[in-house]
Amino acid sequence: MLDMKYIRENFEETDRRLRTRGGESYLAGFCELDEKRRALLIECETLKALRNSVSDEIGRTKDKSLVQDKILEMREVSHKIKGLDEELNQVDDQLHSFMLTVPNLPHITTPVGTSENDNVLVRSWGEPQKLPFEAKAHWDLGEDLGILDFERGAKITGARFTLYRGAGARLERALINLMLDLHTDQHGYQEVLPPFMVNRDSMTGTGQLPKFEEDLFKLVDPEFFLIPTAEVPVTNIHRNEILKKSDLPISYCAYTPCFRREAGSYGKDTRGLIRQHQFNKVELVKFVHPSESDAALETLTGHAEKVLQLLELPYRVMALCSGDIGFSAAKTYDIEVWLPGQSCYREISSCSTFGDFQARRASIRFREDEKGKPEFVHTLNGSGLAVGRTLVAILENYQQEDGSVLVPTVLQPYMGGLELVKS
RNA sequence: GGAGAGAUGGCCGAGUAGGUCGAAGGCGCUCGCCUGCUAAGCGAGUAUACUGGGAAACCGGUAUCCAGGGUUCGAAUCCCUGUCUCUCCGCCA
Repeated sequence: MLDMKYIRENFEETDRRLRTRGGESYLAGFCELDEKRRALLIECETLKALRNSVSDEIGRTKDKSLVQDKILEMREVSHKIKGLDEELNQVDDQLHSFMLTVPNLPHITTPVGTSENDNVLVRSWGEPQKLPFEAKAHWDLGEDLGILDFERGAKITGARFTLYRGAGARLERALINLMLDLHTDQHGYQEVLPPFMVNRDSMTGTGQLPKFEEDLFKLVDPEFFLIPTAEVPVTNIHRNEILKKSDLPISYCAYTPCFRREAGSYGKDTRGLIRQHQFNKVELVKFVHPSESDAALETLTGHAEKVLQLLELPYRVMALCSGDIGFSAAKTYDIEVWLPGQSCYREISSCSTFGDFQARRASIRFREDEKGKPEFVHTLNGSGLAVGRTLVAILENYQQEDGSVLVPTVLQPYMGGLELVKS
């Protein structure tokens, strides 16, 4: 959520920066609603002040017969207050709902642009290798090796669900462990294992709700949502808390499955593991002092990159443009891994800073000093990495001409010493 | 699933025949004093949000004693609903 006071005082600038997300004005009607609310508030609170002082006087008067007229008068006032309160609540709700649908302001360093074509290459690592034979896509490799069973996944549940078997299942688990070990042992994150279902408040806190409910899997009774990313439960760990300055920065990493409806992506990536309704991810989440967030995005992105470097998978880092960043994000780096089977780079991690946008929604604050006013922290997160897509990258990059797949050296200890996956 | 108990400020914990309660007391914390050091002691302060005025320091108003509704001139206190927590029984990994 954006700071309403800031919008009020910097309307033109805010509106202009928001428009870089894609044309439309996100603030139409804000000023009217805001002014209406404050006018009602003043009227209502003035009456309440009157009622409070007169009621106080009534309370102090022992002989109630002396204040009968005041009681009657206050009965009127209370009636009026009730009406105003209702009206005020309505306007408040309207304004609040409105604010929840306004996206974050793009960071000043976020490139302005309208689509992914305007994303900016930041750096690349490793050489996209040319295999000396015709590269297979991972879905063929996986099926031929008997480690990915798409048909049975579909039978058990439906499209975009996959059954992993044998070395495939173990490879997924090995990757999860490698990532968690790296981030906890080398990068200073605390591992957490959060609930995989969350309530509406948590989803609202990080920005998935109210605008993107159709992207989520939902349980009806009780109303819970399956998490689309560990970002949601982990960021909400500190919802409605005031942290100590000395607590910051807080760094968590978490393995969770992620559940996404993928509504609107019919026909896209229908083969293989790229776009699943359920996939595994190791997520990095940081809560930092506002002055640290820009630097923290760089280091967090570096932590995600490190996984690919250890696995020796070529990748590039893209700065997303204003038209391509997510609703809650101020700035995002996508890490894209090279997939020889499809001769393209595919997103394997998305690292974002949210500034105080999520912190304001979820009320996550800290004090600069003991007596200071609470201020909002800045939140960041990034995939470190999407596990299924990492497995895809390994299959495609480490494939041999005979269809077997080498196990990256760093993963071998996690695979019981296995060096080659073959059928 | 059955039975019962509870939810008050950073924490503990008073407060239920409605008014002087934003809320006693204690702990913790901050500042000052005092004190060979430490400890103890003394004094002051110590919630949040919104909002009005002000350049600011600051001053004022409103709301908040789990949440939402109701009764009343007036609710932490009374009534209704919901949520959560705890204990016991049953069931279960």
